[in-house]
Amino acid sequence: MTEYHEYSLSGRVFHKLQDDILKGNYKEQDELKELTIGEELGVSRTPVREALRQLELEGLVKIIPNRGAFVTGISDKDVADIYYIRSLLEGLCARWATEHITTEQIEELESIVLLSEFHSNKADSTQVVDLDGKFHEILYQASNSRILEHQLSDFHKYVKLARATSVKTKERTNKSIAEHKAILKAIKDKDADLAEQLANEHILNVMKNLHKMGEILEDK
Amino acid sequence: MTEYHEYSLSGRVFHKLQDDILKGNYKEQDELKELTIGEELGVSRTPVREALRQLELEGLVKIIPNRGAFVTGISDKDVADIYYIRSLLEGLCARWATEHITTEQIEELESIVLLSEFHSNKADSTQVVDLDGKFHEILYQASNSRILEHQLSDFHKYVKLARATSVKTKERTNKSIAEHKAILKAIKDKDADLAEQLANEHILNVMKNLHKMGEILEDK
DNA sequence: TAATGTATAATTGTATACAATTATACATTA
DNA sequence: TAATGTATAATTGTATACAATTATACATTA
Repeated sequence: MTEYHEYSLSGRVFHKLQDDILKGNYKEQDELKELTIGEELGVSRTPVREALRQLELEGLVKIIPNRGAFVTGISDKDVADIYYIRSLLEGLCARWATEHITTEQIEELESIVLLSEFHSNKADSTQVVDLDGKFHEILYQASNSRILEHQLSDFHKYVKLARATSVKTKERTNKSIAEHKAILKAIKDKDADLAEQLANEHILNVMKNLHKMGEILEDK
Repeated sequence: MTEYHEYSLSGRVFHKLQDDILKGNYKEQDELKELTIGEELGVSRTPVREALRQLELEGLVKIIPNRGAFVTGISDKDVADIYYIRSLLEGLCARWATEHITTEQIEELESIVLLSEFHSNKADSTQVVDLDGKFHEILYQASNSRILEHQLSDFHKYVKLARATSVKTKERTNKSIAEHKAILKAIKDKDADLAEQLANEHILNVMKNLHKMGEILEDK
């Protein structure tokens, strides 16, 4: 997100721990000791402390004064809640994007949809996932609201990492691309109401698909 | 929010800076020098650094590596955007609260409404503002979603501080209390659709009132 | 045995030292 | 004068020292 995180040690520690927590590499209530983590990553306690303080603000870690930092993690219910919240906010985002989008951004979205259709028939699913992420990021920017953009980027990152395992079926991938196409058309037609509704439903559909995947996985 | 912020130096520095930024005590792009702030608050650089890293995550400060931390602040448009986002999320919150609220929480809300009506005729407006905050906080808890609660608490804190000057008129206060009453009734009646709609409109009304206040203030 | 007390180890909280980077003031040059 | 170079100061980045707090192991007591 912010440049500083790429270059400073504390930023790198932050990202590493965030990824590990969201990917489920820690158990709930695991203790994150400053010295231990520092040794694992080859840094001193200072950058680790700074990272832990940031993770606390994100709600991924709970800090008890003088006692330590403990993993909070993100439950299945949390993920579901985020999808409901996201569906509302992506709707609002599509509405605002309709009002503020630039011709350059529309062109970007069109080329993403095109590329998505091209890659959807190939085996490589990471490409399509990447393009999906880009599609939404551009919409966030087009909303012209740094608050909403910040919020949705955060949520997007969360569900992406927390559910990295949920590979999409080819059927769902194609439907998803068709939904993107419909949202883009509504935005181009300046139909804010429709854009909002379609974006809203799009996220709910993504969530429903996750549920189905979960049930399939549980059945095994 | 979290206990640790009350007791540690870095937590206190974090709160002080957050309050100052939200209250507009800094100008946009003001530089926050670690040593200077440390001297002002009588602490070393370490707690200041930790606080600045947290504020960066909240979006109130922008850190440029090796150069410094600069105030981002929160504009009038940001506040307006937050109200739109909040109106959607408070609606969702009221819906979920309808499904999950406990009898104790209903009783708390009822006593808050009662107290609000009692104090609304008095001169002391801080009481009513406090009760308003409590009403919403209980709804957040009743939603049974730590994600939504966390989100709404943050937004609530933001607009409260950023607009602390906007004193309410007695007319708006009474309408606001009536709206709380209606939301509570819908929740008690288990009418989730109505609760959502009323909570939604309630926040939009609060915002509209702020706009009116702004116009009045600008006219002077 | 179970409960309590106590010394020691482990850990966090904070300040500070040193290195690395950037900003500033001033000199030099065309 | 305007542009560039350079020494110095200011500032951030990181590691570490020391103090304060908490956890642990073990002894003592009823």
